[in-house]
Amino acid sequence: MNLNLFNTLTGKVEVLAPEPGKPLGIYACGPTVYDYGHIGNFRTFLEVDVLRRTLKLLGIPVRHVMNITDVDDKIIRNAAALNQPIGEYTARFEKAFFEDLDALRVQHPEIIARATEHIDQMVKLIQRLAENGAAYQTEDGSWYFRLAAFPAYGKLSKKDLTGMVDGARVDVDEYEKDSARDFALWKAAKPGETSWDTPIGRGRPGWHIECSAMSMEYLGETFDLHAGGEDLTFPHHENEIAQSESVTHKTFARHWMHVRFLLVEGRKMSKSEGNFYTLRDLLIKGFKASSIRLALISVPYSNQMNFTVDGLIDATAAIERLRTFHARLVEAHLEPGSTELKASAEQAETTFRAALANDLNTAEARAPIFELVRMANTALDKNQMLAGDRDAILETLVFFDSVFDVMEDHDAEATRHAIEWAVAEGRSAEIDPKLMAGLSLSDADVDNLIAERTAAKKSRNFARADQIRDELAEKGILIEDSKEGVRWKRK
RNA sequence: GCACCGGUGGCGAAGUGGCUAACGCGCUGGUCUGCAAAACCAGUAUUCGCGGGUUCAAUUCCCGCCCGGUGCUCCA
Repeated sequence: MNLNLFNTLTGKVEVLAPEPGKPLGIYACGPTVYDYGHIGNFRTFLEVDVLRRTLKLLGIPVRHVMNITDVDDKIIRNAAALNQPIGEYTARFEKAFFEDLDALRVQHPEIIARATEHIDQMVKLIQRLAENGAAYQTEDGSWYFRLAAFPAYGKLSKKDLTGMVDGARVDVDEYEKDSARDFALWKAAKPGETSWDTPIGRGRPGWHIECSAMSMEYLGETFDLHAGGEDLTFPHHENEIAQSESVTHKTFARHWMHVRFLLVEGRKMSKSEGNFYTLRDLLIKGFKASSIRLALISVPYSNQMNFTVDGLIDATAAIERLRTFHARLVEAHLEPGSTELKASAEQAETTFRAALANDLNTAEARAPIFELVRMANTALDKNQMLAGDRDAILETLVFFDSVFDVMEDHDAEATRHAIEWAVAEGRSAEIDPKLMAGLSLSDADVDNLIAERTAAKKSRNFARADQIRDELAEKGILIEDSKEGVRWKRK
């Protein structure tokens, strides 16, 4: 099955397919590692994760490159304030970034490319641009891209620059540029700032050049897909196209995918609005990593989504439904054979795949899975499910989870890491007290208490049994009695 | 100001020129249960921001208005 994906460049939904015999090349803009990632950042990485998992589901091999921007103005400023080398400063946030990705079960790209490790490639690109007359050096030693050298500028963001007049917003720092809209390729070293000694002078790279240099390094001069947040369309991606195509005279990326922004509680996320969340903020407040993952990916990437605490609670309930069902299904004692439920499971899988193949419509993809859960629960209630049905349903769930990845419970681990981090950072006061109470009880402790409750129930000592259940509930542990025995879960 | 995107039940959110407008959460009633939980059943939008238009037929296409969001140089 083909993946149909909206292409920002053409404004149409088009088939995304690799060249015969080659993996599909993806370059996705990664983080600037100057702070902890917020949920807006992670929405983008999560949606790209949905993309790569869907490609795999459809049998399309992937070569996915992500950059790490580990040198820029903010990094230099913040590292200087702490009196640290920038490498030491960025290492901390890069590590945190990958811990967060792991908590959210975002698969790692095949290739991680750090800007500071590709200075040579960037310098060579700037040299080639200079040879073409598309780059020029100013008196202070900085290099700029000459927009006038690239008439197609604006084709991605659909901007017509002919009506834009120079001079309106000239940065005082950049008075030497030929045109106010020319952008920096290379920034001349300022005293005390991190810099590299290169054939084009001492300095550091501008922001856009790293993505051109590193995508070409790992994916070639033309590649299949470039992805990122919608804010990057202009100027970042537009500038990448200008730089790259001015050198190669070939199409840079054939397909462009942009993830829409999210709102938080109906408003733009911002620190001043008080609705700015890092992943870690949410984890230590007691929200589960899986809930955050499901909430963020359940709205298709192409739609603006409203991230809310209520939405997180909803996602938690939805995941509980799936996990409870899965446990019930696995435990059930079934006779051999199969019923029409088997065909329903196969149909659900087909619908699931088709929805994802249709521009990654995750909302539509979820629906047949939940419908299947309801049908299967009904059959289990009526004792009408057979072993062959179960096999088919489990298979469908495997495909579902190969993209959604919320069935298995890894949440306690992610939460524990976040708590350890908060303690180490001196932010213990922000940790939800119930979370701490729950963690004080080990799985073995819970099992022991449940055994005691079962014994109490057997001797019809319901008062004691209910007391144990209430005690556990206070620590966020819920008990479910079933035919197959007692199940429990951490809320 | 200019450009683009969106407004669907209590909430979130798909979708379609014409079958009962998915799915999740919530709520109400019932079944089951020692009581719960889980699960199931039934109910929960005669209607898709407002006003026009096109059409045999519009929530779906067109126009206007109102509201929300985003972009307009380094923010995913």
